[in-house]
Amino acid sequence: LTGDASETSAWFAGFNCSHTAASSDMNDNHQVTFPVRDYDLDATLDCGQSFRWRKTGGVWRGIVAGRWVELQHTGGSIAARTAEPVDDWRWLEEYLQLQIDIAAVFATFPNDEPLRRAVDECRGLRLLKQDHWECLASFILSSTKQIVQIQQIVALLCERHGNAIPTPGGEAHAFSFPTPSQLAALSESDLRACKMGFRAPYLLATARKIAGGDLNLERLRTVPVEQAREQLIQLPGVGEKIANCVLLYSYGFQTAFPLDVWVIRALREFYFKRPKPTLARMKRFSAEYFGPHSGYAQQYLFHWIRTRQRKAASR
DNA sequence: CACCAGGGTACCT
DNA sequence: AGGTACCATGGT
Repeated sequence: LTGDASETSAWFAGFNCSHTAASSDMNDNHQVTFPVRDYDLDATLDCGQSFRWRKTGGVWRGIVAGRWVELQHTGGSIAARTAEPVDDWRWLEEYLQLQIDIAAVFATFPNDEPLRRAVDECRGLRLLKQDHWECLASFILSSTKQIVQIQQIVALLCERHGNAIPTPGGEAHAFSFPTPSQLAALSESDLRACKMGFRAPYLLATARKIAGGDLNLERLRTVPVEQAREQLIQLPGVGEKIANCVLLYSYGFQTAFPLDVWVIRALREFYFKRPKPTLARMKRFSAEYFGPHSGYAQQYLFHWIRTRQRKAASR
């Protein structure tokens, strides 16, 4: 289970200051501090876009670009610590999307009440820029699974079939996300043993296609979003929803708008109300209404409606 | 204990 | 084009 999100935030109030260079101790290149504004690390790491972060004692631990990373958000900065020395921190800045001007994103949103409330609930939530393969594979495992269960399946998959990663002394073992080749070499029953059920043949077939070079995930960065989506949907177990997740969370295509049960619920409740709209109608609406960063709007709506549900359940 | 979960696919009308 | 059963597992 993920930790509480009790760090209330007054720090975001105010300016629109661009990201400044990180400060790091010259004598210790295992850690760095990034000054941030309008950044909500809890919401960002616990909003269902990634599945490998765990919060313990106010500190987030995860794996980024094959490295063990610990993150702590205090005051106006995010402190990062790694197991091994790092000279260039751009991989982490890119992953966390520290350079994004979130106020400029909000400025493109339609000015309606539901979206305003969703943004107020978790202002500072960022879309990450994740590894393409990990993102794709994780969302193949996501279908009709609760986020908690996706986290468990992914953790099991990494422990059993990933590589051990260096951690600081005293920390629990960490594992990389298995590569397409690593998964391609397994059997369906190996994967079913990781509790992924009917998703196992999908993941296996897609891993084999990627490992075999049928589709180059790197190359998708360079093609238009519609074309990238079309290519992703060719993969077994990947439909429009999962393709949109990958386009949004790993490629940074911010018009990708994943329509899952929660977002469908939110759209029905706030933007349609009366006659039950068809899925096609909601697709068209979301594509034209929310603007050039509609994927961001989607993530705020998703996080807000789920947070509301969690609060209601705990009462 | 029912109900449901960040869906996709094959098959139906 | 638009609807439906089925898929496997376990959280709430």
